[in-house]
Amino acid sequence: MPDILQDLGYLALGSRLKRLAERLQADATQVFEQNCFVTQPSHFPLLAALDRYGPLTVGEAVAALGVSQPAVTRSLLGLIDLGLAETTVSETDRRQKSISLTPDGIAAIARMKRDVWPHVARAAEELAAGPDAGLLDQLARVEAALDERSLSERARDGHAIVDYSDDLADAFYTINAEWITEMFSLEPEDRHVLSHPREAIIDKGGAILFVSTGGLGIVGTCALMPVADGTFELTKMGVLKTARGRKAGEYLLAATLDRARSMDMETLFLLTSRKCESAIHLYEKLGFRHDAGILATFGKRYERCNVAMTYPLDQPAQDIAAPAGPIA
Amino acid sequence: MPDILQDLGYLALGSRLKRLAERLQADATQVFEQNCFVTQPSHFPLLAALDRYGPLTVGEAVAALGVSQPAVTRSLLGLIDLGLAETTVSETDRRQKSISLTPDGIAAIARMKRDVWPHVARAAEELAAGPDAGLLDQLARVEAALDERSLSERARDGHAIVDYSDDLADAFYTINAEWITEMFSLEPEDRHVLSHPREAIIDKGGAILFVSTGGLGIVGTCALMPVADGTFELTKMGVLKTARGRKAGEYLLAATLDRARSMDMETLFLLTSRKCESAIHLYEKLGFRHDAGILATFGKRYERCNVAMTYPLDQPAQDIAAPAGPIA
DNA sequence: CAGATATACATAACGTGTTATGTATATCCT
DNA sequence: AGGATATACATAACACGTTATGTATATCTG
Repeated sequence: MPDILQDLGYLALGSRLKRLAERLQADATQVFEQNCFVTQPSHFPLLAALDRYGPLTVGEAVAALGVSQPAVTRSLLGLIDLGLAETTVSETDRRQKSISLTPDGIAAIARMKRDVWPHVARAAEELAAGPDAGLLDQLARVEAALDERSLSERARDGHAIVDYSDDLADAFYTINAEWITEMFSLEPEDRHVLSHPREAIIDKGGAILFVSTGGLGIVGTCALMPVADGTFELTKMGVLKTARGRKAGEYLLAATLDRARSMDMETLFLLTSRKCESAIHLYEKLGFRHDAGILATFGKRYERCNVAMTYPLDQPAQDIAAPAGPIA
Repeated sequence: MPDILQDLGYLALGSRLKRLAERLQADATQVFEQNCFVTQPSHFPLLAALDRYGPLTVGEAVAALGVSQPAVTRSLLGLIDLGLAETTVSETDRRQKSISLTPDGIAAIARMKRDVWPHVARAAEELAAGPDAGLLDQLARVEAALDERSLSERARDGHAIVDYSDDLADAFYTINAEWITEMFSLEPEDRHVLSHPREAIIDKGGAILFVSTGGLGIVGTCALMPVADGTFELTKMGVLKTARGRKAGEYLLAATLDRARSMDMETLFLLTSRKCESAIHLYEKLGFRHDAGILATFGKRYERCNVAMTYPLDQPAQDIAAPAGPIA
């Protein structure tokens, strides 16, 4: 049985971190027990903070530990129960409590520092210190990034790529019908492909990508349709009018080209019309080149078509914000 | 207020991972809530596993999720409560239950995959994908290492370095008195340094390291004592007889040399006696060179001394198992 | 084939995080 | 000065992981 958290990749990052943390903490607890220490794992950060920073108020401990105030209060009660810490009401502010170590607490820490901590630290470093950067550096980076902008904020704005599934067939039709009917009209070829995306594209080895924009949902789509051996047409690319101006199209096209490069194709072309100025500009920006030969060979596929372009698959991608891998 | 978990480094790896995991999960939950999903974060792995792997028995789900069986049972009850999953008793084995998604569950997953997952995955990747290796690769490495040998096993065997603190003064005396009295006898210089390690070494800018061996505790020590401007003597190195044969001395000496290299000194020498064959062999192995000039200059410090060596501080360390950083 | 053992899942109890809220004390403002 | 507001910590309730144990069903064995 495979591991779902590993399979889900970054999507399950939180759950995966938690699972690993539980495992490490359980193991560390065992080490402490082997050395006859009665503390529970949750006591340990507060104890260490008191040792390192001296007496702290509850509020200061909250800041030092980076957990909620009730969590600190509970740790504190545990330590008091064990006789390792004590509190005194502050003289200047009778709401505050100053937490300090008892002689027993000081002795216990000294023993831990001598007999247990070094071995745990060494074992953890052995586990986690990588050849390039250690896990600790990575964690610090993630924490700093999270301080800057939370995961939910990051999820809210920006674009993400979604792969084709049958419940997106309607969106595929709607998004394309919008711009085609506005600028041209639906040709028989259009109707067939838009109405049967799985048969016309997916089942033949092609791909359909969608772009979802934070808060708006699916706003654009783009297909890679096989038309001959090793030859694909980039087609049916559209972004809803309501979502224009957010660079969704650029993000989508970059992701589609990424996909194309991974798909073992020899030729990738597209057909469009001189009327679609902004689209042509985007194609050029991401690396497409005008190609008269393609126009002669494949141009008859659509009446509206009078421009053809090819993409140089062997060249590296343009430097566009690289989209994250889509969810399968 | 500084962050204790960051300060403790690898020692607090578990707690730090847990804190980060809580933060990410809380944030992810918020994203789900914004998109009107009622699921709690713990439901998500089971839901994803059912979507990806099809109907599962409880046991299979335990394997796929990598958590305990009661945790799966609770997730399952939650999903059933929400009407997203259902169970059927297996035909062939009436102890087993097969968990499958209800139509509601299938629809909910489809919506999540379309509207939420891609954005969460993208945001998490943005947070955690590093320039060199992503956090995910690191986690996979740590998980694999943990599968091989648990943290507690790793902590149990092997050596760790402990820095000087006053409650180790006794150990400093005992460990050195053991070998000195056995092979020679305590000279006045010995008695002074061993009895006043802080005054004679630490306060003058020197360092004393101890090596703790899994299960045995502190078994060895080694000092870096300033004797002139920029000149240090590596001295008072000993390992208890009871701990010989475990390479504790080699580990300790390597760590001491690591420390020396970080201490901004120009000359590091040691004095010993031809009687100490195995020690001399170790010194040579880790890079010390015999030095007659030093013997002439500093040799009179001890009666027993008839060998002097210097360490080439500008050369890279010998390839000895690098010790983890000691706990301050 | 009946009783012992093993297996699959449920339940109980508990540790440790969270958010929401209560209570006593400080501080601010008219 | 006195009432409103803010602050420091305590408490309650709950989420979600754990281990230990209970219960029904399979399977093994003499």
